[in-house]
Amino acid sequence: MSPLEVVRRQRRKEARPAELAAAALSLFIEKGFAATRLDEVAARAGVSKGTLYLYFDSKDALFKAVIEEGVVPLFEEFEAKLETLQDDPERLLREILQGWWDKVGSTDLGGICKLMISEAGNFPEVARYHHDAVIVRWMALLGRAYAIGVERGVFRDMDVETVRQLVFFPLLMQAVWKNSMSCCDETRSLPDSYFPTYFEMIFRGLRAAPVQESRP
Amino acid sequence: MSPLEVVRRQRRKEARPAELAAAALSLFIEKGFAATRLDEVAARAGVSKGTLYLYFDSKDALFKAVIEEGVVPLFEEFEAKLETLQDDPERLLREILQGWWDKVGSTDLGGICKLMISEAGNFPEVARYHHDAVIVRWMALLGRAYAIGVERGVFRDMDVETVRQLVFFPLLMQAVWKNSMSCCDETRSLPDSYFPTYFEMIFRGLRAAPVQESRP
DNA sequence: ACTAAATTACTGACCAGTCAGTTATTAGTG
DNA sequence: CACTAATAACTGACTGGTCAGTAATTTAGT
Repeated sequence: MSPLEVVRRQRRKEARPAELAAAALSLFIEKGFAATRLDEVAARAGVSKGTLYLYFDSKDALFKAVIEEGVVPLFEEFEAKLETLQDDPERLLREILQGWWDKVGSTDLGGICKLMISEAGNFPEVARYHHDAVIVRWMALLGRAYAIGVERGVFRDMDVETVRQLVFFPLLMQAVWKNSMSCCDETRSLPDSYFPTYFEMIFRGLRAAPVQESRP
Repeated sequence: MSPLEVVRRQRRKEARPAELAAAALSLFIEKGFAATRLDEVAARAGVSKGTLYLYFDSKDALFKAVIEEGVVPLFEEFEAKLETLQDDPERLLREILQGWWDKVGSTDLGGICKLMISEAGNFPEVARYHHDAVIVRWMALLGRAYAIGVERGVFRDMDVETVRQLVFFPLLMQAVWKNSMSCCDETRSLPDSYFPTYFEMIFRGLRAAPVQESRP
């Protein structure tokens, strides 16, 4: 019909792995790992299933690649903030959390969180890798930001593990929710007041000094 | 080998459905829905696969039954607290949250939370049912408890949706985590200080009046 | 003996993974 | 430059195993 046919076969060795991983990520997020067929992944990447197997040994290997390439490269940015914002612990913590939401939670990468939670039981080795390479590192970062605040007398001294869970879980759960329950809460977008209220609650709970509403 | 053989075939029409649902629940939690084979479910219930089909029409129907029977019957108890504890909003909210953890989050039922999050995308109708019958009802309960506190001047007046998420998500995420990442964090039990710190953080954020540490 | 509960053996769809064959690209030759 | 041989990327039909669901058969209980 169309005068110019879509090019059938292209040789683009360099681009394939990334395109396949991206296709796999979006499908894993949409349908889960088990329900995603490799024919679909290949089709979405504009390629045949055989080609997929030129670049990935197995479905499991594809899953692992999606996790690795998707999340790990983000840490430099977050960890850099630890150095530059030591003087204002509250702002440091705020920027780290907001940064996570902007770069991960609110993007496709948020889907990886839901994916790992769903599939961790079936892929212990991938889960372990993700745990060591991502979760531990992230929680250490949060804990460090909190500890700086405690050292400077800005935050109260409480159990670190508890604090970082209380601080982070509302954001994490938000990301997970968005990627699983969106069919029910029809695209319930966050209320505008979410982040202001979130930070106010958090910092009220953390601050050492009594709350001051007004400026001197 | 053993002198007394296990009874092979028993006719126990009454008990089968509950036993099968319980077996299915535990397996769904362990392995997820897709990875659970009906032969396993039947075996764990001490029965053959054919028997399973005498009581459930399909794997999907079994899934729905597990969700329905597992969670819904719990609400009477929680909602009763709303009546009896109106005079002390802080204690009311505390008891509701602690009650959820004791009866749901820390038990097998916590696994249902993880299961629904994992499978909601593949079972829109079950997800919708669960959303309407459980989530909405539960969130309304939390919102009501908070509103009572606001009416009495005990809590500050903030966005309800945000508040109940901030309050509940740390517990929910804890339950979800326990049922998916337990293979990595080898049975990381909650630190003793979790609940005291949790409630102190929460209520510091909610209270209208400045914090008072000591009694008169 | 009769019937309802339970089992066993079977079927067919589905899909991860394979491989023999096809086409694009590059290198070699005159 | 043109033409051919060699190689590397890509394709899609096929296979073998798995598992939801079914039908034929056996057994427990009355």
